[in-house]
Amino acid sequence: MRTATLMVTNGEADVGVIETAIDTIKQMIIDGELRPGQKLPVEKILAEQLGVARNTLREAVRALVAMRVLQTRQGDGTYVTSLSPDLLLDGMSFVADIHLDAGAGEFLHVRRILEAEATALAATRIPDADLVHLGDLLDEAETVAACDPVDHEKLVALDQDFHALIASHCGNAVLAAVIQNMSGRTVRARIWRGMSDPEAVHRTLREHRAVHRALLARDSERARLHAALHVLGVEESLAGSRAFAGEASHD
Amino acid sequence: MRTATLMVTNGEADVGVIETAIDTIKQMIIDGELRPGQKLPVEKILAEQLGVARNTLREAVRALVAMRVLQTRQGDGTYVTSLSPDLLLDGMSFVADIHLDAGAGEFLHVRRILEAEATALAATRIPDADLVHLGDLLDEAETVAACDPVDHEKLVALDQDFHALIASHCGNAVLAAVIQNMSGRTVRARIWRGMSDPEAVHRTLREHRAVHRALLARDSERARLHAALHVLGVEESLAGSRAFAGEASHD
DNA sequence: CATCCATATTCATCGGATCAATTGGAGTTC
DNA sequence: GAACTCCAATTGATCCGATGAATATGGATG
Repeated sequence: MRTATLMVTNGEADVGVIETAIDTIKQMIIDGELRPGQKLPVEKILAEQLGVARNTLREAVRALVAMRVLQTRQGDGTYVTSLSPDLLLDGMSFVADIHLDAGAGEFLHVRRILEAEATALAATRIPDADLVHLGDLLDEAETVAACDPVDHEKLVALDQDFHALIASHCGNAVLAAVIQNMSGRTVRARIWRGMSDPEAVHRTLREHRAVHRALLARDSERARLHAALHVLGVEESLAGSRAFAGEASHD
Repeated sequence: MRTATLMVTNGEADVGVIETAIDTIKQMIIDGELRPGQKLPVEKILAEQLGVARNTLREAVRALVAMRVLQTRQGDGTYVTSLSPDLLLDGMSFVADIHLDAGAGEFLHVRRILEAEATALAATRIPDADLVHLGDLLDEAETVAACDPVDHEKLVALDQDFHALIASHCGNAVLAAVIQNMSGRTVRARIWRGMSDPEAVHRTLREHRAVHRALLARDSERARLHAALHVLGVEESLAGSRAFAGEASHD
């Protein structure tokens, strides 16, 4: 007899006023009733329209702000964001950060597939000017790596810029956004931190050079292979260091 | 002049008490201070620890609940979820739903790449029993498609089950989760709805059969090609119908 | 020992109050 | 008349307290 109360959760049944409010606003956006950049009614009015208290509406709005669907500006109002994929997908980096111990390998596998494709696409799309910029990034990275007290933070930033610049020219905003967030800052930083071995750093830089040469040659297949090989190297490096480290540390 | 006030958003500056509370809880999880399944302090206590009002904390918790990081149970408490990738990545389906007009093609491109890889991986991993189950799904789909009033809802569900079952056996939970959410329910439903042409439905079913045969043969490369071709067919079908439809409708 | 029930705990929701930031117009100055 | 200054209205941000609803817990009962 107790279980009778459970069946109210059938399908899309009432799972709370706030959840309903969130879904309503979502649906308004999907239906085109709310468009990117549009201003929402003031909290008081919108709360009345949805039949909830203002405080409750705020929690719904807050949830949508957290997932980058809405944006609030104090003293002005609440607006729908651009809803661009790179905005809405950037919550993924947190997911990647959480699983840096257990699932880092799985994330890297996905990233390898996507980055290979993106690099191949970019080979025929990236402008000459950005290819030059790409070369500058590599020059700077090699300079940093040559210094005695290696600035790992700087290397991480340059590495991120290198991959982001290529991905941004693959001609697919969704693909670029997913790649960008597939390895969060924490993951990327940890990977580089793990490369205390100077040889690993130099190998990474050589692989970057190889990708760059393939892009210069506008050779999609070469670019795809070098990009895949590069990420694969990181995967194997990570698996190797993991075997040594013994998994005990979780700083 | 006025724009000078924009620079206050430098780096990680204070962007609000709630944002700070969200990031604090996130960091506690990343640092391992909060583990999956663990119960959080009661709202009153946690609010005091973070130095915010209870109502403010609730908005932070609500945001984390929306992104499936936390789970609340009335009368019991607030818990950290399993944090499994399939949970945390399922907000992506909403992103896909929003961009079903403009960016559906880009999402499908990414899905094609990932699904090809996942199917290839599954070819050597999926158990025999699930291969049989896969065949049953196809039999049922063909039965449904043969009826005069074709039940499109049923076809959508069977299609989703087919792809989900394959993806779940690729040996990579992250890959499976991303695929699963790459095309939201709305997108998938719309694609099938667009296939009012019986020929398109039959072609889709034939492609599913081809993928199934490749899996039965445990042939990764065949499976990869058929899977990629299948999604590519959807892409081209979508591009074609879009050219005809004229983009005016947004029901 | 099993079952039922009262109570405490905890989250859900609500209404209001105060603070802070932005906006837009009234008023002033040159 | 144009530009600037300043103030008040608007609007979100944050906080407080109260009530309702769902769950767990422990005691009473058979």
